[in-house]
Amino acid sequence: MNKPITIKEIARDLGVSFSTVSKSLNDSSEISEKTKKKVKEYAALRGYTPNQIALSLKNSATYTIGVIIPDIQNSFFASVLKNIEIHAKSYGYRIVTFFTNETLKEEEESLKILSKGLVDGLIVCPSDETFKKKKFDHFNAIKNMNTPVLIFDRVDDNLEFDSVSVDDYKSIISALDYLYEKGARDIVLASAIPDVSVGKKRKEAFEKFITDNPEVNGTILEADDNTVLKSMLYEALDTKKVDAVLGVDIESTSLANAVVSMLGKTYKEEISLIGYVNKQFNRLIHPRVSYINQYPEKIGQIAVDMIVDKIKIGNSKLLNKEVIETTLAIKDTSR
Amino acid sequence: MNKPITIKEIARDLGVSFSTVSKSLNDSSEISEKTKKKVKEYAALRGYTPNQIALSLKNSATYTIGVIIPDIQNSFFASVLKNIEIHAKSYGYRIVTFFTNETLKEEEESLKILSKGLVDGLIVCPSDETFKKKKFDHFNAIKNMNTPVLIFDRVDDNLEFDSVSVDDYKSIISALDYLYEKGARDIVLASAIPDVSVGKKRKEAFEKFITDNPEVNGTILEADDNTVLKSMLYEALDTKKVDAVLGVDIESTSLANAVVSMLGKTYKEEISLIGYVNKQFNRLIHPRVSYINQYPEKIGQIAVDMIVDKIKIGNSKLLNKEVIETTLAIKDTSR
DNA sequence: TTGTATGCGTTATCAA
DNA sequence: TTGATAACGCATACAA
Repeated sequence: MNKPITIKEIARDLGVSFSTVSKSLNDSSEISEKTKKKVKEYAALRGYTPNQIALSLKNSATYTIGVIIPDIQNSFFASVLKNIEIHAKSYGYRIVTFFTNETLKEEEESLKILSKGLVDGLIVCPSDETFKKKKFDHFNAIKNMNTPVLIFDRVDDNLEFDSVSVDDYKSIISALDYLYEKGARDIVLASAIPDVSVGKKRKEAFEKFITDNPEVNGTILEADDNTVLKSMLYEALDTKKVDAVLGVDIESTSLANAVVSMLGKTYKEEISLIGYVNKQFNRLIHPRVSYINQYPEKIGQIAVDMIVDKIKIGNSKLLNKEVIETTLAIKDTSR
Repeated sequence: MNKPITIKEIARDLGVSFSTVSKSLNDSSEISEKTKKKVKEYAALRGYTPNQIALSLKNSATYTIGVIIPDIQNSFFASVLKNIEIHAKSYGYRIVTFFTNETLKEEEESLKILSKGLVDGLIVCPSDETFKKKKFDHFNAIKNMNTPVLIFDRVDDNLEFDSVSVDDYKSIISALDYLYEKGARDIVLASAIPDVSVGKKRKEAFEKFITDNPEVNGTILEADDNTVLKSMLYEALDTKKVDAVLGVDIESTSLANAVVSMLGKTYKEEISLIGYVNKQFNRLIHPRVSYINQYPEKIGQIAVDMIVDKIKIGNSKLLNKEVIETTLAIKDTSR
């Protein structure tokens, strides 16, 4: 249980100055090959490894990106996080992750802690409660610090930061166009995120489509409580004529899927289902759900690219808002 | 984009020494109330917050726990991670997470990076490949450092560290006892983790049960490739008489569930399914899968308790190996 | 070629 | 009551 060896100790043991050791280990041309060799060999022998904390202080850089996500159990966020980590690694960055569990309080705390010089940049997806309570002060507070911030997925006009998100409007219209073409006229929109920005945008797109196509009978079912949403879905699918369900998030989509299964309905014949889920989700169930691919890999990659850019170049005045094009992946659950 | 303000700058602005500022902010009794008030007010005004990196260097403590897990997309690990994070927070610790994607290489790199003074302790679940290649040198290397390490879930005799895991043997026997009692005699064990310690232990328990109960016809299907395992399951369930499937991990269980659904078989009537899945997994599907609850919350909590203990008390010679008792949760998929 | 001094932001010890 | 100085571990400009 020996404490990690430091440059000073190596210097002492070798009878040289600690700057000689430092230079040797960094392969400085100032030092003779002979000394370098001696130092390096001893350092290797003792398992020397530079203390990252000291380096961070010295360089005022932590090589760490902070990530704040609402819920790791949500497979969309899990997938984005995974890809953020992979991509950050390739840039030589680590990630420190905070989960807010969709609460404002934990989000505020996370932002506060991470703005104390622990990270070089921040990738954040705001919590449900943040939108519900329309509290964005903690974000504005961090805008005055020099830590670059990037928002992903749940972008909002109140959050004046760079961002990566998907084409909510277009994706809904594409899905509805598809369902319409296949004959669906009674369509349900299900949402477990009525307050969140993306939930609102997707709902607006749905409403627009209904207005533009009066022959379509649209129903919106939304509740952030799963039990409530599930019974709403159950009642609707049990008592009304429903040709298709469009789920704006993983929760609502999986609930719809379960309800269809509970009611013994068959996909393709009786009903269609399209949702904002992902491959990972789809691997678990049968039949596969048709889905709007949000390309979480791309979101993660672009998020890291953008934040690393900001870390290196520094903040610019202009906001950079990336929008990822989704695609519709048709599976067994949609005719 | 002002850089965060430091004690020195406050001292300069206020015309006092920086040690006075430090003491004031720490409410030292040495400083007059008047000065303290002045300093605190100005610090608050300028949004001063102590630099955590400097504190870490000063205190040789990072208040950070490193977590290394094989795959965040696996909902068991996601659940454990979530609970590690929640519990660590309550102790005032952050977590920095590395994902190995079940590879030895990324595990080695993660251990190497995290042993450079970045964390006060390490919670690790080794990768599949580590077991496959029986390479544990990188773990032994870190044993010589002063960073405490704790292994969770995939414990192994080659890994001489404290650990938290579940009662693999007992849980399998309980599940088999249950199935046996309900009349199952043709039982399939499915595993997507044949090389991993827990996979092996669960398989051994299964084999023991078969030996002890010769009237039971046991079949073991294992492959770490999902496609392969899926077709093995398909063939077995399609051509042979199978009363029950026991999945030793989430992958194999979800594959079995999908195959049953593909073959149009009905649970309770024709076949039973029990697996090492969790609530989170079960919420997504219908009908619910009977499962062996490994209590990921407990695993996360105990892991943090143990590592925080070791960080504070220091390493002891005796190994502490916690074993969590699982329970069997019977759902619609098992008669 | 090697050694000394400085600073990154803190806290703590000691001096004034 | 306040201030100066050292130390945490490192890299680097400067001195020898």
